[in-house]
Amino acid sequence: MAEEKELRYDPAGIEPKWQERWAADPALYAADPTDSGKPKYYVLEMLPYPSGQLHMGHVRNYSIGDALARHMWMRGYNVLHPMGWDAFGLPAENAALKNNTPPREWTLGNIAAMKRQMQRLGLGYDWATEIATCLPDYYKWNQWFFLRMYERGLVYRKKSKVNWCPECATVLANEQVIDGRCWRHEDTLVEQRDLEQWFFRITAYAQELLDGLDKLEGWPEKVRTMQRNWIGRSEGTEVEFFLAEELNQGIGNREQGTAGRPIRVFTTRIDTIFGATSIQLAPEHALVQEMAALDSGLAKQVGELLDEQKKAREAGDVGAIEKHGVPTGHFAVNPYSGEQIPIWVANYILADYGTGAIMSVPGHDARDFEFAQKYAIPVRRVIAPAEAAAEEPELPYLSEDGVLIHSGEFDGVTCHQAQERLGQMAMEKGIGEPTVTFRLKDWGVSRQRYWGTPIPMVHCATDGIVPVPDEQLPVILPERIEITQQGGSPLGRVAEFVNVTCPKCGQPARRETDTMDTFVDSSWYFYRYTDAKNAAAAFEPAKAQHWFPIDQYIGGVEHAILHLIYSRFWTKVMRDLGLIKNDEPATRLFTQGMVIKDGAKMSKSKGNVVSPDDMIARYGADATRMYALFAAPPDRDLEWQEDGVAGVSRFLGRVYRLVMKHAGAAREAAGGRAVTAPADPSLKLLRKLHQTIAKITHDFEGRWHFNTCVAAIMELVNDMTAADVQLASGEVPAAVVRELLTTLVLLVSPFAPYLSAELWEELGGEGAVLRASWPKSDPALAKEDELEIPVQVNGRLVNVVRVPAGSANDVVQAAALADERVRSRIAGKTVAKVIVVPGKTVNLVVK
RNA sequence: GCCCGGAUGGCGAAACUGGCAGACGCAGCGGACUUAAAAUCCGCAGGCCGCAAGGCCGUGGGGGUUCAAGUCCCCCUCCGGGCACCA
Repeated sequence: MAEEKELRYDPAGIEPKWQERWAADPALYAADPTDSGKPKYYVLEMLPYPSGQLHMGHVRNYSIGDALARHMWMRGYNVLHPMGWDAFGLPAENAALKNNTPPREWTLGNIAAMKRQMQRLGLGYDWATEIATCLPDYYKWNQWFFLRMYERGLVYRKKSKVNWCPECATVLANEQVIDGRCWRHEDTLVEQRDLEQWFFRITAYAQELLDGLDKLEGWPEKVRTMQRNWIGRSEGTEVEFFLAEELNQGIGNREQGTAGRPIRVFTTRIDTIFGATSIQLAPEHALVQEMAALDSGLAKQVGELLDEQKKAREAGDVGAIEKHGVPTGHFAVNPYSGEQIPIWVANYILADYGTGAIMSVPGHDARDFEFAQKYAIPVRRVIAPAEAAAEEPELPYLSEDGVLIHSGEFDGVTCHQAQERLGQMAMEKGIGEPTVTFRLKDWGVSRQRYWGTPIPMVHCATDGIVPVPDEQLPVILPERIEITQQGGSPLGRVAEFVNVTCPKCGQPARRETDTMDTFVDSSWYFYRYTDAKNAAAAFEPAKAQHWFPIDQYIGGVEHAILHLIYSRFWTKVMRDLGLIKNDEPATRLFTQGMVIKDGAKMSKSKGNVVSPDDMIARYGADATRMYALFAAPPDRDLEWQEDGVAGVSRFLGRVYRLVMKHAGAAREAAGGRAVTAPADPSLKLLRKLHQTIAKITHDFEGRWHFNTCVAAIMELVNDMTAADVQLASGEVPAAVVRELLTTLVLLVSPFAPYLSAELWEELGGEGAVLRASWPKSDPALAKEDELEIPVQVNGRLVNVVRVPAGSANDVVQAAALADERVRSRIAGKTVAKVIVVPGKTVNLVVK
C-alpha cells in the first residue's frame, strides 16, 4: 500500500489555475440580461484612480464588495458587479513631466497593471462593462451632459475669486480645499485668484440635496451629517439698514437725494435687532470699496484687514483670526428703532456668505460680544429669559427661548414670534424678507490642466460663447502635447486644438482650453456600467432604470463630501433631464475603515506600506483577502499584521486538508443522512454546521461582521477536525460527511473563492461554486437540546448547570438549587428571591 | 468651541435586544511526531495570591440605576475623524 501522500495547501498552484479558467469564462461574473426574471442586485465599489499599484485599502474595499457579490449570486440574484478606472487627473501629467511618458500611455499601462492585480486577487468583476474615464467613448458623455446642463442654465461662466493650487497649477473646487490647503498637496497653501471659470449650479439643488439626506436611511449617519454641515442651510432674514444721510458725507444721497441708501444685512436673529449697536461689513463689501475710494486712510486700513483675512485663510485657520475692525466714520439707521449706529469694517466678516454685512448684536452673539468688548462698542440686553430669574443671565445671552425687552412695541413677545413678525414687517415695508442661506457654493469645474475632459465650448469674437454642437462630440483631447506646469492650460498651446471655426457664424474662433474637474467623471460613471458599450447615448434609460438605484455602494469615508455630493447632484440633474427615475444614486452606502500599520495610515513617507503583491506571493490571494475581512469589522480601522495573514493561511490549509482527506467518502455517499441517537457525533457536527450557516447568512443580511463570520467558520472547522477519527471511520455516515464538507466549502466561498472552487471540484460539485445555492440553515438541526445555565448567587457566578432546552423555570430553578456548589454557597442563608431568565441565567438572592 | 466614532489580555478582537467578559486568531509556553528542524497535531494561557482546592481583583476614571452593567443614566480623561468667526 502506498504511503498516504502528504497534503499541502499550495495557493500558488491552485490560484493561477482558476484565474485562467475564470478569464476564459467571461460569462461567469457577468450580469444576466435585465429580463432574466431574477431579482437584481447592484453592488459597487468606488472605482480607483489608476496609480499603477493597488494598495491595501483597495484590497479591503474590494474584498468586502466581492464577498457580498458572491453571496448574492449564490442567493439567486442577478448581480451587477462592475469595475472601472477614474483615469483622468494630474498624476498622469506629473508622470509625463518626470518620465517623459505621454499621460495616455502612462495611464493605460497603469490600468493594465492594476487590472492584473485585481484578477490575481480573484475579484469577480464583469470586465465586459469596464470603463476608463479618459477614453473618448466615455468623456464624450461628460461633454454631452455639460451641454444639456448649459441649455438648462445649470452651467454658467463667471469671473470670481477661485482657489488656486500653485503645485497643481490649476483651480480647485471648494470641496477640494481642506484647511486652506490642496487636497492633493497637504503642504501647499491654496491662493485666491480672480479668474473666469465654468460653474455647475449645484446650489439650485441645495434644498433637495439636504432633504434627500433624511431619506437615505441606508447611509451612515456620519456621512449624512457631514453633508448637512457642508450644505449648511440657515434660515434667517435679510433686512436693510440705511446710510444716515446727514452724516454720510455725500455717499448716501448721491443716488436718492433724501433717503439714505440701503445696507442689506443677513441675520438669523432678527428678534435681536433692537440690540444692534453697529453694522459690520466685510472688507470686500462694495460700500466699503466706495467709502475707501473717498478716504485714503480708510483704504489703507481696509487693505490690512484684507491681508489678515487672506493670511488666516491660507493658514487654514479662519476660525482663529484675531478680530480686528475699523470704524468707517459713517452711520446707519436701524429701520425698526430709527437709531443711528456706526458702520465698521471687520476682518471676521465673510464677503461670500449672506450679504457680506451683518448687524452686530453684542448682547446676544458671542462673536459680536468679543468684538464689542475689544472696541468698547455698547452692549445692550434685548432678550430676557421667559421665566423671570433672580439674576439677569450673563451676556452674551444666546438662548432663543426668551422674550424681547427694550424693543419698543415688541417687548414681551417671544423670540420665535418676534422673528416671524419682524420678518413680516420687513416685507410689508419693503426693506427685506425672510430668506434661506446656504453655505454650499456652486461647483467650479474649470481646470487649467491637460489630462481631463475638454469643455465643449467655443469663444467667438462675434457670437461670444457658443456650445459645440452634439454632432461634433466628442471634442477629442489631442495626444501629442508638451506638458508644462506653468503658463495656463497646456491645451492653449496646441494650435490645431484651439483654432476652430465658430459653429454659429463660421468665422475663426477659439476653443475653450480648460478641462473639467475629474470629479465630473466619477459623478455618473455607475450609470455607464449598465450600458457601457453604447455609442449612441450615455446609456439606455431602460437599462439604468432596471439597475438603479445601486443596492450597495462601498468605499472610503474620504469621499463623504466630494464624490458623494457631486454624484447625488448629478443624479438629480439626470432625473430632471428625463434619463432616469431615481432621485438618489445608491440606497445603501457602506464606508469601510482605513488600513493602518503600526498605528498609522500606510504611506510611502512613513515607510509602512504593505504591498498586496507581496502578500499574495507569500500567502496567496485567498489568505490576503480573508485576512482583510477577519482582522477587524469592516467599518473600523484595520491594523495590518502579517502574522495574522499567516494564521489565516494556516487555517485555509486546514480546510484544504480536511476536505481533501474526506472527499473520497463524500463523493461516494449515496442517499440522505439518517441521524438518530443524541450522542451521535453526526448530530453534534450538523448542529454546529447549521448554527454556522444561520450566523453567516444573518451577517450578510446587514450586520456585515465578516470578522466573526470567519471566526465561526474556524470554530466549525475546529469541531470537524476534532471529529476526524469519526469522519474517517464511517461512524459519521458518508452522507453526513458530504453535507458537512460541501456546505463548508459553500460557506467559505465568498471569502476564499480560489480554495472553494478547487475543493468544490474535488467534491464533485456541479458547475461553478458561484452558481450553487447558498445553504439554508435547518432550525431543527441548529437547535441545542441541552443548555448550560450559569447560576449566580447575589449576582456572582457560582456554577453552571445543564438542563434540557426549553425547560420550565421551576425545573431550572430546582436544578440550580440542587447543585452542590450552589448549596454550599447558600448554606445557612435564606433564599429571598429567585430570578430565572429563560435560557439565560438563574440568580439567587440570599440573605 | 460644536458634532460623530472609539478606549476590553502582550497584540488584532468577541460578547445582536442588560444575563458565564475575553469566542476566533496572532504572539507565547508545554507536549506528540522527527536523528534534528520545518510543517502538522494535541494541550495551557486576563491579573494577583495559593502546591492545590479555591479566593480576590478585572472592560479608560468617578458616581448611579438594577437581582444582574463592557452593555443603560450622569460627570470626567484620553485617542481618532469631521465641522468651525457661516452672522
